[in-house]
Amino acid sequence: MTSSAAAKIKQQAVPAESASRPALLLDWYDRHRRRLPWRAAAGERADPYRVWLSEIMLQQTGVKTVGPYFEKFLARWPDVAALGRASLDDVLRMWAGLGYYSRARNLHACAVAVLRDHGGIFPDTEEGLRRLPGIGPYTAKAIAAIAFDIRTMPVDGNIERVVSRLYAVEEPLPQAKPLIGVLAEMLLGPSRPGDSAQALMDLGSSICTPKKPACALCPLDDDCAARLRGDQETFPRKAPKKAGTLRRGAAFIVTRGDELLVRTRAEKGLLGGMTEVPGSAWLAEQDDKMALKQAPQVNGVTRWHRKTGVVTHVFTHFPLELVIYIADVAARTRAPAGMRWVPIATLADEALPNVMRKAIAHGLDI
DNA sequence: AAACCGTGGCA
DNA sequence: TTGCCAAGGTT
Repeated sequence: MTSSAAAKIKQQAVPAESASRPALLLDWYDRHRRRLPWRAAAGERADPYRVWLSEIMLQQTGVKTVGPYFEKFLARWPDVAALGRASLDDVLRMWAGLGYYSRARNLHACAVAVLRDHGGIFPDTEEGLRRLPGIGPYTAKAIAAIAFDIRTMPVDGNIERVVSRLYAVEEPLPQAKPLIGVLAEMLLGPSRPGDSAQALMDLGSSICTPKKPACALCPLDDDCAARLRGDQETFPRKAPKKAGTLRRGAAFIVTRGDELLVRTRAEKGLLGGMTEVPGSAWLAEQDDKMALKQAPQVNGVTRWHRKTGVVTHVFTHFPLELVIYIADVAARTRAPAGMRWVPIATLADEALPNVMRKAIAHGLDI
């Protein structure tokens, strides 16, 4: 641990009964653990492939949202070798709608690496896992603890909240991460590190919730510094984040009979590698006239019909307003360079991010 | 190291 | 309705 973290621990109120916390936590987990598709039955070792797949999908994404995607992936690619042999395009199509698309690229790259460099077997150490694409400090610890029973404590958003309340951590996030990491490790007992981590996650998800925590049901209720002070809901402390600026743009819905004109976005950056309809840049300080000037040159299109209304979408760091223009062209019209026609009937199978699904739905009145 | 990177649920 | 939040990683 760092010396600064050690110094901060001395400032924390650590209740005398803290030695029993790991046992209280595991007892509670044995009675109240959630049943999740990627989670092994009590007492059984989890499948590293399922643990890894679920951890990647769960990065900044809720359990409820992940469920169907996890089942779809598992049915199509039952092990890491199968996923490593899949095409990136197939993986992106299956991932469409889940967001943070660099995760899908890294997922595929990781499966390829495990297949090629590790014979299809996941490394069984935190350090080995950490070297794989898409696996950062948190995920390496989570897989190590849950799949390989290694004594380490991953700290996700749930655990940050639980621990910051348990010890009434006054330092705001993200500065408090090292301190919270050290305090979280103190909740590991002599055995079952993976269950200890999952116990804290379940506790944070079902009892120690962001608002109106159900402290009366918490196994650590009379051992929680924030609860003793009565201000548990004010933890964790957080630095306020600045709001993103509204950006505007135009999307162009070009049909050729029952087909739609699309293209593929650049590999990196926002919605990297995903399919989109042609559109203007997305900029603050851009009006409809400027956006319309960026319409693609399509043979036979002399004027655009503007759909009434706007499509709105909120990304992590900015909101977006899209104006929609439509045009229809004759059969056999060539797609402009870098673009292609796809049947509207098969759009569901395309790697279309949700913002594009919204734009297309608005343009096509569907 | 701060910014970038999606989306849906929920109060 | 608006803002917060979710099993973070990469650059």
